[in-house]
This record gives sequence, C-alpha cells and structure tokens, in this order.
Amino acid sequence: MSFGELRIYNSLTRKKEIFEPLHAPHVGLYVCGPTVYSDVHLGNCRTFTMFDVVYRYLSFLGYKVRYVRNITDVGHLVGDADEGEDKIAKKAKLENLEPMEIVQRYTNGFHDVMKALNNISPSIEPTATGHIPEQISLVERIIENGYAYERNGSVYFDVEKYNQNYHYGKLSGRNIEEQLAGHRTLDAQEEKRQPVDFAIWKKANPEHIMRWHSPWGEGFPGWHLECSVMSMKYLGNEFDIHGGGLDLQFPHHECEIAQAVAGSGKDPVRYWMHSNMLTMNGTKMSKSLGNVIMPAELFEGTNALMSEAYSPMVLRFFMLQTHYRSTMDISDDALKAAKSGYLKLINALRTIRNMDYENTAEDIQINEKAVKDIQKSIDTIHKGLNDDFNTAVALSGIFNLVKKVNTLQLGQLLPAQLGKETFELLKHSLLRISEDVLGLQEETPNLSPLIDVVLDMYKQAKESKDYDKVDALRQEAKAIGIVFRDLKNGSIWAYEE
RNA sequence: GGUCACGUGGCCGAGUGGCUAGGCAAGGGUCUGCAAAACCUUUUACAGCGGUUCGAAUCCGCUCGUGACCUCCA
Repeated sequence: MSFGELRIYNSLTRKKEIFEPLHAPHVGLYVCGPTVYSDVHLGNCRTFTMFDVVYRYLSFLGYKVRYVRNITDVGHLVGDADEGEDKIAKKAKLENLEPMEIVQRYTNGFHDVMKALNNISPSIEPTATGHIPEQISLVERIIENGYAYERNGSVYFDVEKYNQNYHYGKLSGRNIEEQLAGHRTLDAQEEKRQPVDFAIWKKANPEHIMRWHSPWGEGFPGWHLECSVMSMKYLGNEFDIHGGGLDLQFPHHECEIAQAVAGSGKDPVRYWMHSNMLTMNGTKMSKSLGNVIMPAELFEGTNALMSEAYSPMVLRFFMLQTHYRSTMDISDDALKAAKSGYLKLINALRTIRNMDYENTAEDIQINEKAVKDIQKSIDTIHKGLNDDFNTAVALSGIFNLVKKVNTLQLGQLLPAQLGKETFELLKHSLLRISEDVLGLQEETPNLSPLIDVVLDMYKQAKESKDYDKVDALRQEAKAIGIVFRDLKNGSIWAYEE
C-alpha cells in the first residue's frame, strides 16, 4: 500500500521538501534531549511527543529508523556565559549530592514521564559525559583546522574566521557581520576574540565539580559540542533529520552546524526540524521564566490553574490537535475539551476493535456514499501526515471515521453495506493510525470506586445472610485479583496476595 | 533596537487564491422507562484599512495587536 510522498518543512531552507532518506530504508533521526538538572515540564513534553510521532510515522511508512536522543548530563552554564555555574553542579551543591545522583534522579523522572505519554524509547540514548573523549577529539580537530583557539585552558570557536569560509547563521537567518559590528566594546577580562565566539572547551574553576582531563588542562566540554559529537558518532557524518525545540535553533543548532563543518568540512544534517513552543497565557513556558506546569501536577490534578486532573493521554491528544510548528496555548478549558474528544475517540476504538465484518443478509446494497466518505477520510489522514506531520488534519479525518464507527454501532449502517474491503480498511486505518502512529491508547481506569460499589453489594449480602451471593461476589472479585476480607469492624477489599 | 512568526466563529485549533477541517460548547430533532452516549441538524469566522485578481480569510502594502529568538531553555 502506498501512502504518498512525505514532505518535511526544513528549517534550513524554510520550505517543505520531499523527504528522501540518504540510505533508504534506513533513516537517521537525532533529537536534542533534556538537560537533566530538574524535572521536565509540559513544554519539554510537547517537543519529545512531537518527535515521537515523527519516529512512529517514519516507522509506519516502513523506514528502519535509528532514533538517537541524548541526555545532557553536563549542565549548560547558568547566568552570564563565562562566570556562570554548571546547572547540574549547582544543583548538586545545593542538595549536597553527587552530580551523577542529580543526573540519575532526573533522568529517571524523564523516562517515567515519557513512558506515561506513551513515547517510544529512542534506539540510542547517549549521554554527554559518556562521550568526553570524542568531544575532546572534535575540539582538537577544530583547532587543527584553524577554527578555534585556546586561551587560559579554555577553547573558543572562532566565529569570524569560520564565517569567512562558511555561513554562520544560515540556519537561524542571522547576519553575523551585523552582530560583529554591533558589539565592538569588548570587556577587558574577556578571553574571547569576539563576543559571538563560543566555548567548545571550558577550563574548570577550582570549585567546579564536574571536570575532565584534556590537552588544555582540567575542564569540561562546551555547551553545544555533545550533540555534534553524538549525532555524528551514531548516525554518521551525514544523516537525515535533526530535531529539537525552536528555542534551540539559535545558538545551539547553529553552533552544532559550525562545529561539525569546522571539524569535518561538511554539514551533517539534511533536514532540520523545529517544534514550536508551548505557551501559557500566550507566553512561552520555560524554566527560567518559572511559568511551568509539571506533568505530575497535571496528571494528579494538583496544579492551581487546572480544575481537574488530566491524564497523560489527554495531554498527548491535546498536543496532537495542534500542528507542531504552531505555538500552542495550554489552558484548563482547552484540556477539558481535549479530554472529551479523547474519550470519544477511545470509545470508538473499543467499538471497532470488537466489531467484525459479517454479511448475513443476501440482498444488501453497498452504501456508496458511506464508502466514499470513509475513503476520503482515510485519504485526509494520510495527506495530513504526509504534509509535514500535520496531526491536526489527521485527527480531523479520524473523527470523521469515528462518526462512521458510531453509526455502525447504532446499526444505522451495517458492515455489509460497506463491503468487506472498506470495512477492514476502516478498522485497520482507525486503529493503526490512532494507536501506532499517533500513540493514543486506552488508559486503564482507576477501578477503586467501582470495587467500592461491589464491596457495598458484598456487605449488604452479608447483612442479609445471602451467602450464595456473598460467595459469588467473592469468586468474581478473586478472578480479577481482588479479595474481600471480613475484619472485626467491617469488611474491606484488598489485592489478593 | 535587529531578525522572524502570528492575529480564524463562544473556546481550542487546521487550512491557505474559487471546493463542509476537526474537537469542545450552545440551540433544535431522532432514539430512550428516565438519563447518558450516539446519530441528524442549526447558529456564530477569517484583526483593521488599502491594493492585485473574474474571484482573497488565503497574495502584496500599510496600521494596530501578540509572541519568539538575539543570554540558559524543548
């Protein structure tokens, strides 16, 4: 089955381009992961969920995707670039922990959230600290090629030099000459030749906890180096897709390009993808602004702005309703609407999963309009996904199919009126796109309130000495691993041990 | 200040030169013991002002408004 051509908006060319992998059917996908010095917030979740859909859809199309998403466990610097502290080291000092304890704690938390959101684990999840030798080696190559210089144990990337031969700013659309001209006043203590230069290796101050030996003394790798090194190590000197949040476009990704080009002479990335920001009341959600909502707060309903708890799948559905290149604003009302929509979809998925094609009557006519509607909706879904992963359009097609499923359930439309082929296509498309591509799945409900109801029935049966019913209830409950226990002061239910 | 986005109906959000996006909410109807759900149906649009065009929400210009990046950020 052919699904048509996939087109991806490439930030580098600012155009949608037909996706052609370098080495089909293999696809290399690199996504900038989190810096693990604190819990991920909903904005982070949006980006990772979005690229999860990219990964899922590419896989659905039959590509063999190597999906690499790093863990940044050397903190970027806090505050003013040169005098700042490493975020992870700072947090470690603050909480009197080993930096790697901080890293482990928040990595675990990140994985838990990803799992709750049904994001598939990447093929490789490399860490920055696990690739120090490779980073040192890239620094050496950049120096050899004349695009970096050492000062007092730190190594800086020479942006002006690089820009003479290449184009620094090609990804973010910046004009470096203007930036150079606009910042002529250099600080006296400034080690850099130009303010636009950036550190690729940084000398560790005596109090700096995270430090490694290098040809330039004890230090730690620069802010953008890890992604350059790890993407090329695992995906090659040229690979297909590099993604991340829009706020990483500059300087992070611009610097990545510069480092790679300065090291190897070649820009490794063919398609750059950037997902837009999640906002609250129109303002970007970010750690530094403090206007963040944590996933746990949302899932548990403890956030002050939310009237109720919203499950991970509701959040995922909510995110998929917006195209990834648009900003999306989160609010209680919007999540409430998403919850209703999500449940409507899930109910339809349950319905169609349990429905089989049957044709008992002989004189049933094919309902041409229904068949055409279904084909059109499925077409919409694939067109949407192919058009730069437009999940919002795909969902519109899905909901048109949901309507058909509900009509089938009511018996207003019979499977036989669709014909076997269309019925199976409807069933298969709806389930596979919703579950495999969009990653929306049924969540196991909390059954406690329901068990309480049964417990009440049990208590009543006991009281009226209806022991047949008591035994029956016990047996039914036991079948799902629940037992009723008669204590002196009443009956309770518990998980069978 | 520089660069770049965006402004769609009650809300959220696609689309982008002529063809019903979708979800939520609201009104009416069908069904139902009553509900709920579902199905059918209706209402409310493209910030403002100009321009291009047979035709613009969609292209161009201006105005107003909002945001992002330029410093760590997904």
